Amino acid sequence: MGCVEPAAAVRAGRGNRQGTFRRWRVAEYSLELTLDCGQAFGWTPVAGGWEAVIMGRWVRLERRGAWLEARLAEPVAGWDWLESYLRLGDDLAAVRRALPAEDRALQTALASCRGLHLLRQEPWECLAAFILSANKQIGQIRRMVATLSQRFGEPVAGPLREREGGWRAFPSPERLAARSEAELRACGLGFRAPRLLAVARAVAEGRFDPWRLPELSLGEARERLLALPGVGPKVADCVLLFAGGFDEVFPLDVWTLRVLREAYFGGKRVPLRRLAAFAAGHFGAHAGYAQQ
DNA sequence: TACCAGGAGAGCG
DNA sequence: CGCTCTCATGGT
Repeated sequence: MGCVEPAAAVRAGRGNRQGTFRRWRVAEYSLELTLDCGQAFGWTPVAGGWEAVIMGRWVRLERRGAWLEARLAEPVAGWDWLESYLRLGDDLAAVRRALPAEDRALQTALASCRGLHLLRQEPWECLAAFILSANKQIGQIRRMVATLSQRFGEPVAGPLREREGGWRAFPSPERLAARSEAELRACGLGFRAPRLLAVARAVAEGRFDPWRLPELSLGEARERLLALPGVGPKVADCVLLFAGGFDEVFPLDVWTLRVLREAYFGGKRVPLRRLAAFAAGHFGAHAGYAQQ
C-alpha cells in the first residue's frame, strides 16, 4: 500500500481535495535524491524546497518531517496528476525485497539511495530532454531545457521572478515545431538542434505520439522510439523507464556500464550486448529502480 | 590549451 | 554486425 498513509488519503478524499496546498504523509521519500539524480531536468532547489513547472503548473515541493508538501500558484480540483508524477504509491521497501538480496553491490547502492523514487514524467518533455542529453553533462542538459522553456515555453502562473521573465512550461511539440533550427541552435543545442526539431515536427504532425507509449508492448514502444532521429538505445530506454511506465527497463549509459563491469565482471571488457543481457536477466521487474 | 561530457549516426572492413 | 570517427558547445 505504498508510502501514502491510508488515513491521510481517506481524509483528503483520495486526492480530490481542491486548493493550492496538499500534503502527504510519506514513509520514504527523498526529494533531493529523486529530483536531482538525473532523471528529470526541470527542478530547481529554492529556499529549502524544489520548484518546477510540470503538467502545465508551477509546483513547489518541500519536505517537513514525515510530510511531503506541495504548493501551487492556482487552485486545482484534484491531485492525482501530481501523485502519479511523484509515484507516491510506490512501496520502496517492497521494491527492495523484490530485487536480488544476495547481490551485495546492489544492496549497498540501495542503502545509500534510501528514499529515491522513480518519477512518471510527461513523455514529450522526457523524450526531448534525453535527445538533448547526448554527450552532455547533467548541468548542461538542465541549462538547455531552461533556455528552451524561457524562450519558447507557454507562460505559467507562479510566484514573481523578475530576472528570468516568469515561469514557463517546457515548450510543446507544436511550439518547438514552429521554430527554426537556427533558433534552437541559439539555445546552445549544437548538433542536437536538428534532431529535436525533427522529432518535435513528427509529434506535431501526428506521425509519432509519445503519450501513447504506455499502451504499447515494450518491444513495440522501443522500436518506435528508435525510429526517431536522435534516439538510440540509451535515450529510448530512459524514456521508456522515466515516462513510459516500463519499470523493467535498465538504461545503459557510460556510468552504469562502468559499474556493471566493476561489480559483476571483474572490471574486464565485456561486449555491450552481454552487459545488456545480464542486466535484463539479473534485476527483473524493478530493474529501473536498481539502475537509479 | 587540451580534453571531455549520463550518445547517436555515418562510414568503414 | 562491431569498431571508429565526427558531431557543437561549454566547462574544467
